[in-house]
Amino acid sequence: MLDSPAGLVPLAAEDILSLAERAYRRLRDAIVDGSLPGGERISERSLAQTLGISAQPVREALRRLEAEGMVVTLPRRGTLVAEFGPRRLAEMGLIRIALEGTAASLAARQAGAEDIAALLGLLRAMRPLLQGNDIAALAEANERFHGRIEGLTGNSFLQRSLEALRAYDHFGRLRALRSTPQEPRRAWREHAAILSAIRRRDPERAEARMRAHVRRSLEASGILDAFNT
Amino acid sequence: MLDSPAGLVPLAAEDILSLAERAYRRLRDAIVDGSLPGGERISERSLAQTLGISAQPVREALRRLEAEGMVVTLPRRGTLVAEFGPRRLAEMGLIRIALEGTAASLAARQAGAEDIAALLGLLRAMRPLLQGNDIAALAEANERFHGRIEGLTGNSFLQRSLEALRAYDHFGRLRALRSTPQEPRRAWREHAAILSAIRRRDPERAEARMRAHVRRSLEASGILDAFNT
DNA sequence: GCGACCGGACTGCAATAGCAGATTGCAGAC
DNA sequence: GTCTGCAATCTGCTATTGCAGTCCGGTCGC
Repeated sequence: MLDSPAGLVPLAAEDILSLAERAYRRLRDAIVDGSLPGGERISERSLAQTLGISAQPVREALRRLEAEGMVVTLPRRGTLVAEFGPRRLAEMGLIRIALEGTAASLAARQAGAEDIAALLGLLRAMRPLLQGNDIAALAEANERFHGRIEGLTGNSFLQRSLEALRAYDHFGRLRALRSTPQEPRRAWREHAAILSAIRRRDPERAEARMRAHVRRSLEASGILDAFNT
Repeated sequence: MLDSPAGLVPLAAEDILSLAERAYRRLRDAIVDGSLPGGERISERSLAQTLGISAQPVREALRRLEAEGMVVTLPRRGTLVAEFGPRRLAEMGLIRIALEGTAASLAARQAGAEDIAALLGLLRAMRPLLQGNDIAALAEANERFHGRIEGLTGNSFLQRSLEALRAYDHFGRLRALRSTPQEPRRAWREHAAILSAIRRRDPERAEARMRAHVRRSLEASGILDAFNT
């Protein structure tokens, strides 16, 4: 075997995304940020044309979006962007509370020492951000922390579901962090508490704390108002 | 409008399922019952041939199964049936506990009077089954009850996810009902308790009771043993 | 004028063909 | 015997074409 030249690292498979995957992300983002408003009719063919690809990957992306509730297609008639009002967003929020809780529980059950070290590192890295007010950086660090926890469950179904759910309140989260100046610190403390439960291998506590954290965060951004909780 | 001859009922949209949908169910069932064992390599082409359809719907079915964690595909290399040992089944069980709980919570929030009446009807219909020991009928009534609750959340994401999860422990549930003679009565009482919470529009209680019910049911069938709960 | 009808222009769905990575095995060089 | 490189043959992925429902607008019969 060749001894590999320094600085040459194996290619990540994530660099090359399929057209279907890229179409999916593009569409999801467009729906989330409102450039594809609810009720908008979209056809596989025309979409394919505007994206410069064939209809098949577009179709694949649409089916996936349909499974995630962002699009609804009436057979042989057309597919349109789903309308999700505050009610729908609140529903998705409740689902996210539940799934993030389960993720935390699983993480507490099967986290290795190095996983916990990595989480600690992420938590520490968030600390300096509390001083400034770079909301975008905070949000990203936030998502990285949650994403890491979900990742170490090793459950692809859970990960995929949560990724889809996150799209729903991506903007709500920014709002939450901005809403009150003490929100970032509060979130940080809650993250620390969750991590300590994971560290102690305490699934029940980790789940409860995660649920409380996500719920409170959603409430802070007003997403759960539709259920006047 | 023509007055329709007696016994002639409008066609249900479910009669005409797309090939992709049929392929999906076929494959899912085959995986669940073990005729497609874990690790088995499956190729779009050969599968299409054996099913007598083209590769496109097969591919669609596979992508969906992948999203549900029953299949894993390595890009440009192949796709194979996922191995899910007891651990994986237990994980899915935990997720199901969470989602069924959320479904019950949502149901309690937005159930109409007629929905509750329908649930009461289902519950009453299950009662005589407690006398006999037709396990299959009991299981079906069981699923109908749960399915109705999920249905009246009106959340397609939730419904679809739960349908996928149910496939995982379909057989485990039969085992649970058979395991102990008192299990069906116990399940019935728990169902009644859940329904009463929904009826009183008490989301928290409905969620808690549903979670406890599903958890206990999963424990009875040994699915959660992998986490020595 | 009014309603049934019919043809074109959509739609999602499926079939077919071909592309480019990935694997395997064999032939040849050393 | 071991390694290298090529080629056949897999794979998933994408493009193209065509099919069959569905909708819509004009037209014909009354």
